[in-house]
Amino acid sequence: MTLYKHFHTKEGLILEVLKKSQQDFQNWLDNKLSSNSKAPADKIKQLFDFIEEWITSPSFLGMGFIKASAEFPNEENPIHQLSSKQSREFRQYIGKLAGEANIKDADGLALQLSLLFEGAVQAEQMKRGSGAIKYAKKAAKLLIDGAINKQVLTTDF
Amino acid sequence: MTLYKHFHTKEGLILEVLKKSQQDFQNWLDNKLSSNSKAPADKIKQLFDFIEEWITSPSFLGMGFIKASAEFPNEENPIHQLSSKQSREFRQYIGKLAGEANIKDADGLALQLSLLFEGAVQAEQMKRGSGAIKYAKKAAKLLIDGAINKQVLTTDF
DNA sequence: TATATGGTATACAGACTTGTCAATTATTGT
DNA sequence: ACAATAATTGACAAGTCTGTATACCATATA
Repeated sequence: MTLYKHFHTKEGLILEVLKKSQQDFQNWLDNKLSSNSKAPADKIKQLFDFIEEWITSPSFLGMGFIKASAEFPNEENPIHQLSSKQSREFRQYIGKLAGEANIKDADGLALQLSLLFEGAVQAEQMKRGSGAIKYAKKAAKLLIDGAINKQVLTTDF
Repeated sequence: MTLYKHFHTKEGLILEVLKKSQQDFQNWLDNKLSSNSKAPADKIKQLFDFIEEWITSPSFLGMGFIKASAEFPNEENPIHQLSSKQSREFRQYIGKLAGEANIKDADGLALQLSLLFEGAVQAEQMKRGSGAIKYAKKAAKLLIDGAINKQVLTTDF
């Protein structure tokens, strides 16, 4: 009854839980990134270190918007739409970091990194302690270095 | 009644559907790879071309084991366990291709490619026509080339 | 202390899920 | 054509899910 008083419907409750947990994650990550490093180019390189910390933490229970979009696969569903929006916003957040690091195809790199991220979360949801994030991190470093080199080359000549 | 006669329980039905669709996918992919190319090093490079063809096909409805593992998150659940096994087997399939292509850390590359793959499928399930697979493909090529160069360097000197 | 506000507990309603049972109807092999 | 086997249908049962209604209890404020 108390739940229904506050959220009215189950869908409303789920939407609020999704919003809250995404805010918490974003705030946590943003805090880590802004307090621990200085140069924009360092931030994007540190991104997967913090993601690893988050995924391997014992309290990790998966990514809200990934679980929700799987449980509500219909694209018309409000929960699915919020999940999709959160996924897009997180990708844009990475894109902003890449842009500040002066990477040429910032959005392209952001999409690739988000694929690694979502893949690693998926792997971890499928098997706790999979270690997939370690390899996602290596791949991310390679992709980031590739994108940075491209940026350096095209601006130097 | 006919369904219950054949599969006894809903869980049994789901397990059979998962097995069948995975077999179909593996057979389709294996056929593509064995008929269209020759050298092992070419096969692994072609992998994401075929995956793109599969994901962008109008009949694509998502990846069974990804959806199932999300819907049955408990690791004790037989459906979850089958999903996990299928994910692992597909990764090993990629690893076999990488091994035949004489890539040094074949399993590591396979894991990275499977992260890109699962991330792209996830993205496509979240938003049909997302185009994520195009960027996954680019990232895959970069990772594969990186792994091949490493193999070349370490065997040449 | 009285009153209002919000939390808790129990019962219930209607729809849906996962099957089961039994009667009827199709299909197949001989 | 006949018998066996399999598929279809509709009724039902037990349990779950989502939500409502109501009565009761705790807390805060005047």
